[in-house]
Amino acid sequence: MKNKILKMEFFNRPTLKVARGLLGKFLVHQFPRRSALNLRNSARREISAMITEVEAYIGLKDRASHASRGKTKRTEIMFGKSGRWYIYLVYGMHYCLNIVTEKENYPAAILIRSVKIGDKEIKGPGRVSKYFQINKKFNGKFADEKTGLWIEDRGVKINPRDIKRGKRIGVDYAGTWKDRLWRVYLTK
DNA sequence: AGATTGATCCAT
DNA sequence: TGGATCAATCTG
Repeated sequence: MKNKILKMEFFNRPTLKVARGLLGKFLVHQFPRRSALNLRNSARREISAMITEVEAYIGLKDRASHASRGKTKRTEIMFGKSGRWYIYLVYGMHYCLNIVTEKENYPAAILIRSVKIGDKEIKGPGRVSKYFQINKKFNGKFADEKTGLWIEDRGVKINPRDIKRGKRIGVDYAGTWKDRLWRVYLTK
């Protein structure tokens, strides 16, 4: 089957459904050609890996979500169109890569926490961003070929029995919202 | 367990 | 405008 880039319709749905759907899909970062001269011998460089763990952040009331403080310069992307990247620096060190979901004006996004390349798993959102060379320049851009960073279906079928869910990581400040089972991950 | 690190947000 | 906070990771 031909690799299929996920379009806005995929993300413009209930966030938990999208989150489960992202497991087994592939994150792809394709670098631009350096120059026309290099075209022949330089295959376009590409980093890709299968998504194995994500977390959902859903709505204004979710106190674990940045959007719970309302629309600000930083969070306005979460209120915008789905299928765009939401990227922020956390703890002054690590970039976190999120994809915006749901309809406009309903703030929601999914954090990509882990990916797998062959047998090697990259665990943790900071490590994922480092491996994929993510920085804030992608913030607010659509996840498509033009941006050079997207998610695609490579035909991997995921058995629902291989999906587990758990509490989100690092959100103990979020009151009762910390206990929502909005982290989903593959067990094999 | 403790250090690191800087953007963000809100109360002075 | 200052200071607490933070969707994490590394080292010991």
